[in-house]
Amino acid sequence: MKETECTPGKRLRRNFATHAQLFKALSDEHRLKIFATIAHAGEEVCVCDLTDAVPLLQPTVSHHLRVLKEVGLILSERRGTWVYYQLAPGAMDLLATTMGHVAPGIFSTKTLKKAG
Amino acid sequence: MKETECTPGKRLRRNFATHAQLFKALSDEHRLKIFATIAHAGEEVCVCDLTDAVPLLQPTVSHHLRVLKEVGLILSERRGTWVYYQLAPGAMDLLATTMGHVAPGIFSTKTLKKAG
DNA sequence: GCCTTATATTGATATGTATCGATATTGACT
DNA sequence: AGTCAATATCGATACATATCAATATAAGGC
Repeated sequence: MKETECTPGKRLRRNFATHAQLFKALSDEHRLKIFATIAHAGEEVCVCDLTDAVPLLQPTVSHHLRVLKEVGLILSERRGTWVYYQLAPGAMDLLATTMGHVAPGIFSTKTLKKAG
Repeated sequence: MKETECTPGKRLRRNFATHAQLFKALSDEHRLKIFATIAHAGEEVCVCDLTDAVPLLQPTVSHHLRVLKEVGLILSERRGTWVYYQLAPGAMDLLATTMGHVAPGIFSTKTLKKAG
């Protein structure tokens, strides 16, 4: 006698490719620290400071910044010779809604503070 | 004349390796869908159902489940021939505190519902 | 015992990516 | 023009990983 049948449950029709891409941008130890540094700063951060924050050479930091930028988490502005990075306006909403889709009921956007 | 000096800012001394590992577990399209399916179910989910939810063969699904299990997001229980996966008790707290460390002030654990 | 089913593990492979060195770009200053 | 400093891009490489085929393990029914 079979104990139990498999319970089909409801299929998720959503496509998780873009959500996964966002998590992938945060899935590297150094790139995550770079992002956290920018998020904590609350203001523009010079690339040189980010290079100091991480045991990597400048081209590698530049690569990580590009990845974070491509998924819409940060943006950059050139001022003179320096380039400053800051949180993208929609970054926190992006993270919140993504978490909401992945972990329903716990991460609901309504309970999260709006990004300033 | 120099326009501005680099503003050193405060260094983050936290180690982001484990945080990055958590995001890495969610950084694959199919693995994320598997996790979301389990999270949405709110109950145990049979492996066979997860295999149906994703265009992958059984060994690959088993691999993804192991990755999710190793970072503490899910746990498994064998019942007869079947193995059932469910959210780990601390999964949502884990995600919430991790987000809180990465995105300070917006994802604060206090504003998040407790995982049942 | 044997046979079937469900899941896990192993091994091979192909693709992705983090890193660096070298070079290019951009801008400021003389 | 030239030179220096900050950042980005390119190319190569080494390492990680997603995937599958084959096999192993575990459990139930005969």
